[in-house]
Amino acid sequence: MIAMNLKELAAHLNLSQTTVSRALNGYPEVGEETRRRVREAARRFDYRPNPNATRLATGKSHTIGHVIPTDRTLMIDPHFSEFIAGAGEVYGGSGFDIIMSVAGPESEEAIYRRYAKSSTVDGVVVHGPQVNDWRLDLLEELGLPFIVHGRAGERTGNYAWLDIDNSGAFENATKLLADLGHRRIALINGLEVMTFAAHRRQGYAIALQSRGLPFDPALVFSDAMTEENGHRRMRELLEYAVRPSAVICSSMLSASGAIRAIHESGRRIGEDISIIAHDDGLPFLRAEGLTPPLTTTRSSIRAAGSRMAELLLSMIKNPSADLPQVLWTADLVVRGSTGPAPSSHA
Amino acid sequence: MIAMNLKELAAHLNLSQTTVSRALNGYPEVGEETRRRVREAARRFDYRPNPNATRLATGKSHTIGHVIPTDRTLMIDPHFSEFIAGAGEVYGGSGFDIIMSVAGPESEEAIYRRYAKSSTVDGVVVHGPQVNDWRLDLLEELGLPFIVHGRAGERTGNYAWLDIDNSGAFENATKLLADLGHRRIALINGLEVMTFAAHRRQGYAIALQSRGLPFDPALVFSDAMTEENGHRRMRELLEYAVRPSAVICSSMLSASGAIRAIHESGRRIGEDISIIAHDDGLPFLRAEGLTPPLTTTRSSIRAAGSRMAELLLSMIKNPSADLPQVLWTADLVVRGSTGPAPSSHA
DNA sequence: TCTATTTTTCAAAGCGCTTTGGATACCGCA
DNA sequence: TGCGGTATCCAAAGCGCTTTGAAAAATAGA
Repeated sequence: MIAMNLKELAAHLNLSQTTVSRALNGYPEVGEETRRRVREAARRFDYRPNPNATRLATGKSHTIGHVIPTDRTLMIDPHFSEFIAGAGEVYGGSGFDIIMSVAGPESEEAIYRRYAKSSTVDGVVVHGPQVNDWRLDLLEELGLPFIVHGRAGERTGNYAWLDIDNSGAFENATKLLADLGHRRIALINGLEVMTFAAHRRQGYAIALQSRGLPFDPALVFSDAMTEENGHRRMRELLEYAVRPSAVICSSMLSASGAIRAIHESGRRIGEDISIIAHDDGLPFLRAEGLTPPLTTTRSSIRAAGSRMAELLLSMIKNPSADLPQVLWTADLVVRGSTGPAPSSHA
Repeated sequence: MIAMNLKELAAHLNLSQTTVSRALNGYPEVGEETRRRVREAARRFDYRPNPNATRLATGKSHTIGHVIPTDRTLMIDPHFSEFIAGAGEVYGGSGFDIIMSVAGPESEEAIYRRYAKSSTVDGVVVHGPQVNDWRLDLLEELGLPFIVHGRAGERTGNYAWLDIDNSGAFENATKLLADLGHRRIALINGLEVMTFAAHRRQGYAIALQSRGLPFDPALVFSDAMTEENGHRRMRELLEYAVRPSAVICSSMLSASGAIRAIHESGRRIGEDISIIAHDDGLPFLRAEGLTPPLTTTRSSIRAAGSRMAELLLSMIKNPSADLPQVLWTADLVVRGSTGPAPSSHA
């Protein structure tokens, strides 16, 4: 089953390659009847243009690049595949491919330069932006369309991004706890070089202030979001002379560890200790599946992947349009893991 | 910073494109001095051949395809990105790209056919093989080099694969427990349409038989490997009139849920209930990080990714060589979560 | 009826690389 | 001196597609 090419198809139809190509690509300068015939034949012979030839001729690669920083991979890891699953569906539907490069052997910067220079990709998605992220400047310099999943910190420039309102989400979560009477609320955050984590801390601080609660650095941790770190930090918190009665975790992973620590200490969730986690919608660790089900700030990372793919594709299609800047609010879903603060003499 | 192409580079050097191309690609028919000059100039101008042109001219894409079946994605999900992280490093080092297609809009079969027809990829990695997997036949028919992560069930054909000895691993795990005096050992397995899960069940059954223990279907579950399922199944087990005193989980995810259920029931791990999990080395959920640290059958999925990438690349380079068939044994790492069976009147 | 338009179609020139089939120059050796 | 070899290098033909610039055909305007 060797592939048929344009030339052969054109020969079969007694038409020129030009006409066939145009008919297939929807150009206006071709007769209706002819177009029909061409389409029909293409279908019958299952003709598909050789993408490499198309790429060479057009300079468009029909490919989106994703660079996985290998050092930070641990962080974005499980979230990353969820994101791709969402984005991938959109790309696939538009005939785009995803190419994935793992930084490490080749440096992240080198990869972007290669992308740009050899038009390997039409655009890239930037994952895990940090507060001060050089990648955005680089990509801008290279003229490569890009969209950031999240936001860079201070950056003033105009760039495309989709982010969730991390600050608002954690502000709401903190307020919920404060309003339940909790006075010592801990935050088991992700690494605060990442903007999302920095924003969450901000929201947390804002809420504390608005409720007249002190910001106690001893109650705030910033680590990679793993089960183990969640467990370790929760354990530390439980050993404090004056224990927090509530904790907010930046991910279901660290929450899972925190829950384990709470169990081990013989305390009950939602009664002795309240807990809220941010839920990205990881399918293998569902907040609803816990007992009690977890109160969460929720936003589907998969949906973000889909939406960002759409946005990037339209940026590529229409380069002169305004750069999209999308902020999603995260839902605060109250479930059983949050309850009134135990009486203070507990 | 527009890319310099072969023609320009050749002009600069007062050489023909032929010679420059050959010099760069290491062909013998070019003088040493000339080659040096060419290399030097290429470096100076940071020349990089346009991959699309190369692809078109050679028909080789320098790309490996990975198809993510969207329906099964939940399963391979967190493991998948680990795998890619490992494979990606190898690909990157050899100048190969990874392209990823999410099945869904386009069917899985259609994607493979497209891959083959338009030489989009030089080879593919098949993930999550099922006992009876049509993909292998398809790929063989299409003549696309492929390597399977795992094995198909009954398939007699000769194909490339890398798998771990799932049967042996679970046999060892079960024997360990039996030898500690456990008589009722449960298995919280993955979906047994997947070969890895079927093999694990086999190993479990073999061990039971060798130790003269009955195979009780009520002690064996087969579900997607999520935290929630692990929790649910463990809970069920704990409600049995005659409870199992030990359980083996097919993944750290389900183990995590099982542990939660054990905690909730007020039992102690390694004393009241022993637990062993299979550990793929997911960085966000480490067996060593639990308390007590988990006894596991361990094999790094990331290492598998790297090795399989190497194998596939060499298959592509040397298509006539024998197809690699690699079986890794999983380590049985004994830690604190396994202990002697509690006295039977417990 | 004949010219001016508009439609429809085509031949040919790239896109940037590899590769085939010669040239050309250089060497040793008879 | 002349000839077969060998070491270097090159012009040109693809790879399969898009796109430009024109021609041919069909339609309209007068």
